[in-house]
Amino acid sequence: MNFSRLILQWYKENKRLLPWRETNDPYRIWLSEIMLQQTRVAQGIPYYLKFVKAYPQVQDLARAKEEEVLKLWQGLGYYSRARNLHATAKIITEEYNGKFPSSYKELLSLKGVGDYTASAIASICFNLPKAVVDGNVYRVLARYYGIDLPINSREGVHYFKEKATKVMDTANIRYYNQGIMEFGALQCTPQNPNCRECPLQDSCVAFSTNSVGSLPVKLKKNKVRHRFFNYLVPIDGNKKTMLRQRRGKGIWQNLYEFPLLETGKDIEVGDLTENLANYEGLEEPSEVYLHNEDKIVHKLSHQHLHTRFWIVTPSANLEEGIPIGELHKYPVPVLIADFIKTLKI
DNA sequence: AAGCCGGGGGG
DNA sequence: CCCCCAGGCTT
Repeated sequence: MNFSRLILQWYKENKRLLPWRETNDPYRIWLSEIMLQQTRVAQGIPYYLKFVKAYPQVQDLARAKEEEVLKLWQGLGYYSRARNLHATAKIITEEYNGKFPSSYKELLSLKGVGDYTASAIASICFNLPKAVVDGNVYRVLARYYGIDLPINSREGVHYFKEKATKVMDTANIRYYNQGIMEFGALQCTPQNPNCRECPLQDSCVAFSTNSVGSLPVKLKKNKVRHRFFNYLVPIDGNKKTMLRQRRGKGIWQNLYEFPLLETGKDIEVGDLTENLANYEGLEEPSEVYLHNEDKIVHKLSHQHLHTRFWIVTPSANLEEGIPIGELHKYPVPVLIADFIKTLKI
């Protein structure tokens, strides 16, 4: 049996029952594909269910406020996905009359939809012969065909896409694409792949050359940037506090946080009070104290955020304070959400 | 071509 | 501690 036949056969016997496998509705497939970008299936499932319930149709998502969408997305990370999701829902509703386009090219033009996602929707929903190439596919092809081109080099990306297109089963593309990804996720895993019981073992180059552990090849790793965050948490006499929305570039765009003083290194309380003049309403606080003696190090894939939360008692009650009990309504990064949990009302 | 963008799970 | 996850956008 050839490669695609083996994949299809394996998929038929081993596929998981997942919520988005009960439909070919482009809206739901699109929703699942955006959520699963750089995200494990297990982590995405509860979010998918939440979104389908809150927004059964693309028009429902288009009508929502971005803040509401971000709130539902909270904790899933890569928040540009949520912002693009919302923007695309509006485009589909207003310019495509609520109906997803059925061509690869039109799908690719949508915000947040790249080659992988356009191929996935085109093949799963419209049965178009477009090969998906995600992290699973890179790994499976690299091992099975013994390809040592770096998967994140220009040549590698091009070569793997061509190879994937060459070996795909166009007649069963819908199941073949899902099959090769499922095979990578469950059988041909990054660590400890189950080669002993693998139906592709006989024809797998990496297995026969004992190079499963060294494939796929990936170029370098990114360096971690260290940042020092000091959050100023006002709590006035009415138990009200203050949030700000992050704007511009960088992490957590459009999410909320407490007023932030970012510094080049850890600071003392004296350094902090010197800066309070720049924060409206916090100029002459009656008290400032450190909430967490032990610094919190919040780890992102490319940044470590060394974080301290300072409780600031303003000299006057806040003009437009937010009751602490209402903080849960705002979309915030996990770092902030975890802190809010520790606040006693 | 390289950097940036989250959070979580597993070894 | 490391790696990787149903990638895409920006520079």
